[in-house]
Amino acid sequence: MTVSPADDATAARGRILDAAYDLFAQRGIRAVGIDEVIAQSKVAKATLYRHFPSKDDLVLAFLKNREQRWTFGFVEAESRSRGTTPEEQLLAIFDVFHDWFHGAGFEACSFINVLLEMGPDHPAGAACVKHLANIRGVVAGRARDAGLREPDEFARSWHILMKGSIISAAEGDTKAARRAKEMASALIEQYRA
Amino acid sequence: MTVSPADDATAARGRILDAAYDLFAQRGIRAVGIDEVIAQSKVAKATLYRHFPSKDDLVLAFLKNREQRWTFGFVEAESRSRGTTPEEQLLAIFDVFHDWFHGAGFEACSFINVLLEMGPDHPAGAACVKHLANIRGVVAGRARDAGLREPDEFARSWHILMKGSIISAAEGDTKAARRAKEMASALIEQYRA
DNA sequence: GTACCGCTAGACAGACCTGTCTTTCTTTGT
DNA sequence: ACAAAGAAAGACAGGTCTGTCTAGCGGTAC
Repeated sequence: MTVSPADDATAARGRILDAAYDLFAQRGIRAVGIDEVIAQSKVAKATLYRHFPSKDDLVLAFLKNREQRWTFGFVEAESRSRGTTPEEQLLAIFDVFHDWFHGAGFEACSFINVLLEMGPDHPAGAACVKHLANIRGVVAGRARDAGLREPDEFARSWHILMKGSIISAAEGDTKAARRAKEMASALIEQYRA
Repeated sequence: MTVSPADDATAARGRILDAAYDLFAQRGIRAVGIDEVIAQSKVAKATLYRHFPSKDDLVLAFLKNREQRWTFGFVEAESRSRGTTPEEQLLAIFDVFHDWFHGAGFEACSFINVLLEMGPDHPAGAACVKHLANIRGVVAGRARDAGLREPDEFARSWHILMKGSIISAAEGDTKAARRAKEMASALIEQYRA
């Protein structure tokens, strides 16, 4: 009643990805060694290096994973479920942020963290720029649905509020999401057709 | 015609601080080794460790230095000189940012960078939280002078725009400062008595 | 003139990090 | 039954990092 090799492989890969997610999201890239990922995922070193030829590859996989879990699975899905109109769903992003900021072990935005840690020239930093653009894509889509003018420009300003509030939360401002939501409301008014 | 020992000491200390400033501001803390600071400052290793008993001490000194040069010497001074009223001087912050974002070797905000890199529990991260609060202090002071309501609350929202625009600039948005300034104008209207 | 103090130069220890390799075991496919 | 393939456990090499230490040099103070 043991697992098949295929299951073994995906199980091992999954454990690595889970461990990398927890460690990288919480403590950053450089502060976490491969040995720590191995210890937490209970995987052999050779297994990790079979699935991910280098630490950079693992980091890129982590960022993809982060986009699935956090961007789409958490922020996008959760805020969509909290509003009925596109405008409500946009503003609900900051309600989701509010809860997120107050949760245990708030880890800020991995895309910002990694971009600043590795720099925009590093492959991981470049990937972060793309993942951040995808977040703006969600915002721009809703802006379009809401009939706002210049959805992409709107999304860039909106994103400033999202990122600024995240940094403020990392500093310890417990009301950062509320403040950003206020400014976000004004921004919507500004961009009404 | 050689320098006195006192001059020697301050000269060495100054060279260390200058090198640390360039390197840490541009590439972060963990990515820069002590040996690199030594090489660039042309100082002996023992001299560096005499002035700064550990790398952490050097980092704290760098952050203090950054506050003097960047917060006060650049942002505060430059934006003050660009406006005649407190309100103009507030908005001029984003004009200064615009130029800063477009300068060669834009390095983002060291306080944000180091806070995210080291975490809020590390001494350096904690120092960043204080230095960031000092930036808000400048904003709150001008808000008070401008007769705006709740200057501290105002400054917290304003700071979200500053930090958000910096991250956007780090991503490559060349108009980040303009967008933030627009929202900042609306924020001032919101806080008029 | 002599004792002192800070600087230079660089070797060194001890820790850590990435990535490779070996060995043994288990499961699958034929 | 037996080859292939993947995983576990961990030793190992080569590099990097922080921080200490030794040795010598030049200027200062008394």
